[in-house]
Amino acid sequence: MNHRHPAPLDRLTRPEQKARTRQALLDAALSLMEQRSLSSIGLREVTRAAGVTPTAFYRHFPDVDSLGVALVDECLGSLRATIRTVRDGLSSSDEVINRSIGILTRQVHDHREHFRFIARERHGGVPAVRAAIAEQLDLFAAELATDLAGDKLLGGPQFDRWIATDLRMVTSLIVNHMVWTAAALLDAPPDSADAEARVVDAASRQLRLIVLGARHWATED
Amino acid sequence: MNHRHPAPLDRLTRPEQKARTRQALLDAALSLMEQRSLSSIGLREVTRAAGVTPTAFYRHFPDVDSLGVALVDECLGSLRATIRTVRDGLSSSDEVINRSIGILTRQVHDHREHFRFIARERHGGVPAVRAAIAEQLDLFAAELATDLAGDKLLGGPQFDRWIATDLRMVTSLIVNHMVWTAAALLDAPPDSADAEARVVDAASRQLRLIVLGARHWATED
DNA sequence: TCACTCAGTAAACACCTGTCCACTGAGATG
DNA sequence: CATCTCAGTGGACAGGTGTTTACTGAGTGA
Repeated sequence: MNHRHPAPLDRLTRPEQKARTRQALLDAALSLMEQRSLSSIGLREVTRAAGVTPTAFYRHFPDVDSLGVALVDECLGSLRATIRTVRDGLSSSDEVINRSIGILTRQVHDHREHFRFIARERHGGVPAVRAAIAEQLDLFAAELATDLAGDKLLGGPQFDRWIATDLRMVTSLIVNHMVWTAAALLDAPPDSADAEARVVDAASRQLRLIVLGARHWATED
Repeated sequence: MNHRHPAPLDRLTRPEQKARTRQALLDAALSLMEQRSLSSIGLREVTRAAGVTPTAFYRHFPDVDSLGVALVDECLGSLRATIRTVRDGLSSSDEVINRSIGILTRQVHDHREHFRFIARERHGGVPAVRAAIAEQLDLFAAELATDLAGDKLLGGPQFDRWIATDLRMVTSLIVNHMVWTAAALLDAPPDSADAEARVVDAASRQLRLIVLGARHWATED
């Protein structure tokens, strides 16, 4: 037996409880941001939606902007992990493109609020949040670049012979296209499956066009 | 001679004066939005920066959101006119791509606040503003499509033989790339010409890759 | 068991917000 | 000239804001 207090049954341990209300604050802010932007939501508003006192907020974040930075980590950090695991399971084929868009669509459906937040605050009014998002997206582009150089994907273009700047050029284009596609999916009315299908179709064609351009890139210059 | 009052010399006519303060409100809001987002700036804040009474605001707009919609028209409406005149003066050549990026860079320098506003509010917290921006960007894509189909530009791809949906697919990609490039230029520090040069270089390559993909598009499918 | 830590509470603070109201006075009209 | 219009004024209203200060009381460790 452990001489510490045994695992609590219905009562929560202290760091557990703290993490719980912290998460409640994050969730509350995220749901408030479905309609409005981060810099317009107030500290009191968040705490009210989370069911705690305004002053309790300061136990977790110094201000709302810092909460925003934490939200970026939650949203894009988890997404990055997901993508990494998914990408490892993919075979190299031309269908990777359609599959990628499909996976993105599914992710947007499952984590609608997360993507809304990223799209909204990417160029939003809070510098710290903008910087955090830019940093994460840069990581996306960098990881995609190493994957492409390792010929894990897309088979067609010989990315391993590309110079680094060109590789980053195309991966950042792809990442930006991903973000834009997510935003387009969010703008499409959720009730109309037809509108969403058109967005998905257009996005697939665009991504295919990009890859097609990459396939013929080496022959130029 | 006109029996109406003659043209006022130093005194302003009434609709002139009204248009003047309206413009002051628009400018004030725009300059406030360099640091913050539309939904976070207050009515009083705008009027204070414009040098008028809070209640005077209602003579021009019912609320701040409506002012935002008017701002969209001011920003993208004028830009659309500018682009149209510029595009007519361009010869069809491969240098059109670099020239386009150059023109965009210049426009961003000259109307920094306008582009910031568009990038910030494109997916921002005000639905009416989002809709207005989406509408304008759609017009951009449509006009670019007709220009490409009329083989005014880019010479290479035979856009006149493309089906409409594929044409819009590629023009919307280009327009989105344009917006993203503008945002990247704004994020780059204004004092470092080197950082800006890198953004411009990457954007040019990306646009070239897109056109390259379009050039080989017809051979597929 | 007992003292301690610290997440969350409660009240009060000065300040800012959007909107209503009656009012003024310069430009327009006949 | 007298009259009307209406952009902009100034004050007041109720209500919300971020932050401070002193406090409570459940989880914790020796």
